[in-house]
Amino acid sequence: MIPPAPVGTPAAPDSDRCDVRHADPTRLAARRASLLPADAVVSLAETFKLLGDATRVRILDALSHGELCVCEIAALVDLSESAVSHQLRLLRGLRLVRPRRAGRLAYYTLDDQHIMSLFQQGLRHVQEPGNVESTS
Amino acid sequence: MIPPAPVGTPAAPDSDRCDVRHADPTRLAARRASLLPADAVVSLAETFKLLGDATRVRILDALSHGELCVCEIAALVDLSESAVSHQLRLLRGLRLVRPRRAGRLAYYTLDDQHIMSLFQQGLRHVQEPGNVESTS
DNA sequence: TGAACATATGAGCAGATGTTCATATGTCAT
DNA sequence: ATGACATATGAACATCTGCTCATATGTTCA
Repeated sequence: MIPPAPVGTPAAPDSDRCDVRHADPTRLAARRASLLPADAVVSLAETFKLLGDATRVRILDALSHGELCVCEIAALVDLSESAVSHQLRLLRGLRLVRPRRAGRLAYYTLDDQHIMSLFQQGLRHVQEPGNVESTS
Repeated sequence: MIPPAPVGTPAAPDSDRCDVRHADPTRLAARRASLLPADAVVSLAETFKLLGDATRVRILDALSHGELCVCEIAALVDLSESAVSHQLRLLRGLRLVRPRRAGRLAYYTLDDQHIMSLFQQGLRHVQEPGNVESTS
């Protein structure tokens, strides 16, 4: 994994790199202590990653006004029912949606109200002046 | 792109699919009208996608306590400065961070306070009982 | 000026992601 | 039971992503 030690590097015993030169280590140590724990970071990233796809955003947005069955969602987001089902599986995995079976239909609902707050907050960022593609 | 029209489908004139059968079209039409506009969906997804990576979450988290130069960030997230620089470029692209040059150093700051609200909100979801991997 | 340094960026590559296709499971109507 | 239907899922495949390596740009100091 590790490439053949770069020539001319006389065994630096520090795990860090440039901070030992121009920054004071104490500052970094303090910063390091206030970082989010690793598992929180991973969970957070997993959640955001799931929201980071236009198809899934559309699905969640569609569900925000009430439950829908799979084929209704497929019609609304204009995608195959198979593709939608795959995405719903992912969303189910992180408990963002919840199914309710009614005969052969499966109605899905948002399972967490936080998600809509997240959307609102996200839209607020997007609509911030200057944060859109069409920056003049 | 479109596969050879499925045999036995007698020219359905509807753009939808199964809703014309078991759901009333009016309901779907209403839903369709209340969907987010396409560009909002895309912007939203782009933003969340950027937040959907553990490395970038760590970078933003590190910056949440104040500005840091590239090599300090690299030290904190334990990654090469090149990798960090690449990620910072993406974050800059969506105006999530902003650089300040000081000689040969580049200090980065969070450029949008909404981001931290997004993190808080996201953490609230993650910490929801039952939304963690360690579900008993 | 030239060497060391901090950062930026392009190419390349391994691994992840999202869709389609085929097929499986379970439900309803006949 | 049988066929039509709604959904779920696995495999395959093209695309995207994030890292590393090499290299370019711009700064500081001698």
